[in-house]
Amino acid sequence: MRLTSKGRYAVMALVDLARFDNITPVSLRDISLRQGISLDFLEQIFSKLRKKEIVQSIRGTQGGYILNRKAKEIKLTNIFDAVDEKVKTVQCKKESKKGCNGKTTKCLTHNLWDELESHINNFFEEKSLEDLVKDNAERRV
Amino acid sequence: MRLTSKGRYAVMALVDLARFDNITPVSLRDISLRQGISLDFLEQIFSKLRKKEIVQSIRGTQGGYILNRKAKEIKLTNIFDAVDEKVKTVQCKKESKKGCNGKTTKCLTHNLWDELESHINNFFEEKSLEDLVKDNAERRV
DNA sequence: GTGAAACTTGACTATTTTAGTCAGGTATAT
DNA sequence: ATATACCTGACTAAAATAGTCAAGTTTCAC
Ligand code: FES
Ligand code: FES
Repeated sequence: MRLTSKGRYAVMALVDLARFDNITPVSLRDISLRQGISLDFLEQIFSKLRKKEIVQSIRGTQGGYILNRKAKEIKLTNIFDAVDEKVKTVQCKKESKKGCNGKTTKCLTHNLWDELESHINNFFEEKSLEDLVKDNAERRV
Repeated sequence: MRLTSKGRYAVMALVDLARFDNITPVSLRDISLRQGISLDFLEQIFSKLRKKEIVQSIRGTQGGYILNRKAKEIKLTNIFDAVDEKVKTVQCKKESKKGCNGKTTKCLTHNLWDELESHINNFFEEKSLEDLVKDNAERRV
């Protein structure tokens, strides 16, 4: 059970971005240098974040990205959703009434994994980008 | 963020096993047939469970496996640990003071992932095999 | 208006992980 | 004896991951 780099980097980059005034755009090159993330990879990630209206892009020289909503209103769950980092614990299709391994009924553990999934998603729904920035500022003192 | 089959099957097989009297051994072939899991794969999994003393093996005809401890005393965390299904959220090495991406300090999100890891592990520490068997019996009524 | 900075898009690929398979054992109840 | 069932380690196909690469377009600064 691992977290992928895409989700990890998306959050890392957004925390970096959220530390600024949210008026002057921040370039991906800067984030790339500061956080040690490949620029090309960041571009992939921000393309998705923009499509889900989490960030706004400003083109041209001196361009970059700014947040499209208040940091308080961006939850971890929104970020993860945007970059297709999803929690997947069950093997079967959720909607289907069939179980895993081609069974006609849900397996012995289906309910357990479902519970686990909710447990994890709760965590993601509670945390906002603002929380993360604050946590970080405090730790620095 | 996905759960692997190894962990999923380990729990599934143990729930199956725990439903019996714990005196007569249950063969992997039976579990394989009932749960639709490859026999060879199950053998791999049970080898690890045996090494961690979660199950006991009985060889020969009419042989099989029984639990080595009470179902109440087997937590999900023990099972996952036995089959090397581990929750890995951070990218860096935990003990090291260095961060991910070769940084000399922990990254902006390190603490967040650490928190997430604890959150998930809590879930695993609370649930016992007995809970799972009970849950299942109830649902069947 | 021209160059450079920075966003935009989509295809491509090496590496790693997963989810098993396969081939050979050994022990024991009947 | 022999069939059943555990035991072990090596091997592999397929999928997912973590990027790279190439070819743009837009806009600011000068
Ligand atoms: S996980 Fe849903 S049926 Fe097995
Ligand atoms: S996750 Fe530990 S330093 Fe980034």
